[in-house]
Amino acid sequence: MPDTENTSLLRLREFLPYRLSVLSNTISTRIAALYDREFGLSIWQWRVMAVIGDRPGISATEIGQLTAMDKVAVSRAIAAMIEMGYLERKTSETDGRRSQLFLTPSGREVYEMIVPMALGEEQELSGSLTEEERRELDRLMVKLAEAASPDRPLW
Amino acid sequence: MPDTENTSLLRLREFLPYRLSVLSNTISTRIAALYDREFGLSIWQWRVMAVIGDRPGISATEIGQLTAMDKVAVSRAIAAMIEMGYLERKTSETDGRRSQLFLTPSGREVYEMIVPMALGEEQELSGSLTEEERRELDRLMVKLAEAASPDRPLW
DNA sequence: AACTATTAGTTTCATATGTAACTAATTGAC
DNA sequence: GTCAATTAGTTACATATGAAACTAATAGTT
Repeated sequence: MPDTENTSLLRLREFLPYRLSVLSNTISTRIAALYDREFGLSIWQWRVMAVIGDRPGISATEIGQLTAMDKVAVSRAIAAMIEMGYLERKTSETDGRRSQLFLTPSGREVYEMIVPMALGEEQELSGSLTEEERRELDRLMVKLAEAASPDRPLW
Repeated sequence: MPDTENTSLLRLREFLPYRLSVLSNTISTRIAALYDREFGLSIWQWRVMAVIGDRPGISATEIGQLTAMDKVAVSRAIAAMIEMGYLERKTSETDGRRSQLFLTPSGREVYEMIVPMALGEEQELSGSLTEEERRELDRLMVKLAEAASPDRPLW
């Protein structure tokens, strides 16, 4: 399938939003398959677990803010992991609407196993870049994020 | 919500796959809203249209290869745009399974309107980078894409 | 030519996801 | 204290999506 004779103004494969999307989906799909296979967790569930492991007692709303997930997705991920026995929910004593979330021992076990895998995955990925390239990528992504949503800073 | 006291090994917000995903989703959602509002096209439909506008007569399978969409998604996008009167399908004379896809005049009209918008969107985005930064980003994305799927080259 | 394997594309079905409506608790105004 | 407005989180519903089964055509083997 040759494409050298192409003179159109818009070539999808050179189009930044498209390329970012394909790259991100490729990576996410790969990681999702790994977590699902090993632990039966979706990528959303894993993200929620990652945040709770990092900040025990956090609320659902805060998780949503930290992960850029919407509150329905957070709620479902939490419900599923409580069902699986990985999470525990307490109602905040100072605010009865708020829940405080914690890993159960079994949840923490999964968390401790999955963290090195996640880091390994990232290593495989960003290990293909030099230290300087990583810093540069970081910088470029921040610039893009700002250009994409000038209003609310993402990071 | 302070996060300076955080000592965990894995901080989601510094995790490359996660950051790429958030960035890409932010951009895609924004663009999707634009195309939907202006033309009633989903982002998948628009991608299919972009490829057909660029390569009239292309088949559904080839579109899938070029856009990294799966064949079901391609099939549905095509069906919807035929329904809308934007696409036309002929059966290949040399292979009765294969379809050949073309923009109708009305489809081409939309295409001609949407291309500058798409380029404008990209301009807004990658216009936040210098020429050199764009080249660098390009290079880094290619490296990441290779690291993410060493087997089949994406670009 | 007949028979199997492969390919293009569609349909079906089960699951995932987002929007909006909802419940319950809290806050603030009076 | 009471009532409207806000906030946390869940549920319901409608749509999107992906995997697998399916149909139709072609290619390859004998």
